[in-house]
Amino acid sequence: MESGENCELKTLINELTHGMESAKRLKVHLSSTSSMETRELLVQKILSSYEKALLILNWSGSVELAQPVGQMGIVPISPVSGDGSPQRDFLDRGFKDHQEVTDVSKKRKMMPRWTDHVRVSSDNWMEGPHDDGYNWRKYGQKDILGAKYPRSYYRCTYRNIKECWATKQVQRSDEDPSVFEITYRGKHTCNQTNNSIPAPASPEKQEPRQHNHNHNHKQNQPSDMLMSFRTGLRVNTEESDNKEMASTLSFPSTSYGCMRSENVFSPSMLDNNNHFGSFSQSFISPATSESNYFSASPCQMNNFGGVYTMQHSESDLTEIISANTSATNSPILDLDFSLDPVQLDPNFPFDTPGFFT
DNA sequence: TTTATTTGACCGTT
DNA sequence: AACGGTCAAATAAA
Repeated sequence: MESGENCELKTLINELTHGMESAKRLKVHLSSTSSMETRELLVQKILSSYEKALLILNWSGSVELAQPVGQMGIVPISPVSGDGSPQRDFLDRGFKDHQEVTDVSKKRKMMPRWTDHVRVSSDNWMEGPHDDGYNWRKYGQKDILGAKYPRSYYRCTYRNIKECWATKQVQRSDEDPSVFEITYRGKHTCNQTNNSIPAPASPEKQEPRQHNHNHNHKQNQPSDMLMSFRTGLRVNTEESDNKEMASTLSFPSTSYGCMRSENVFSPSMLDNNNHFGSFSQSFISPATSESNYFSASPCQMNNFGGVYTMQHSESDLTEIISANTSATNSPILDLDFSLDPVQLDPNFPFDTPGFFT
């Protein structure tokens, strides 16, 4: 993180450039017969670029937010600090020791959190949104006040085995039932160290299990998944605790998943995604590639890549924030360095189409 | 038999 | 007290 300033500057320029290019493209599209979708995509890109640029500016002044709060739990390597006892035990109800309970909830609070908005194509949505490459186990469902659909809670299947504390919540959108808001919390520590977790192609049956999933079967191979759902994926990382969020990235067509540990896609990072929406293990999809709007700035890669890979995570500092799509919001940044190291492969080739929104 | 899901209860936070 | 998140017993599926 050395040349931080330089990097930031480059990244900033990069973002602004992207924004300008997208704007130009949009201009062309406006006078042509392009689809509304294309236009919207471009608009999204423009907004996203500017949001990021703003975030970067903000970020420069808020790095200190990343204070290392000795967290445990998210660290891939040794989740336990000191005592060596499995955290999961703490969670067990049996342990109601105040101290421990407090620690746990604190820990949870500190977990990085980000949200994806996944839209499933009309013909596939019945099958459920997707498979993000991980195996999840449903542990609860709740009706949420004001929401039409219940929210489902999932945790990593390997939680007990590998002490992987990643969880996610799936909430179907009221307005657009074909959209599922998936909020991820914590990072997967299960696959990184060992590859045994592999690519279990377990059919994910997530959220919409309420609907049939007769065909839901195993189409979980990334490639399939990729194809199976098209769409708009929006990510918006948010930090829950203090600052509010922020940026929403949208991906026109994304593929979810594929982040199985070993899948290494290598390559470049999501440029934009990097700091903000990034983490999503999930959306990094190697597969699709069409056009690539991004070119990640090397800087960032180093920067972030480095960070991630390093266990900055240990400190799960802050979480990320993003600016909301609504143009009005001013992005506040609160970077989270605790992104999943694994997932963020600095080299990830982001060729997801429109990845960068 | 093992593993996953359902679902009401419990608990912490607001 | 209400709400959201998690637990865990009961149940279903593999």
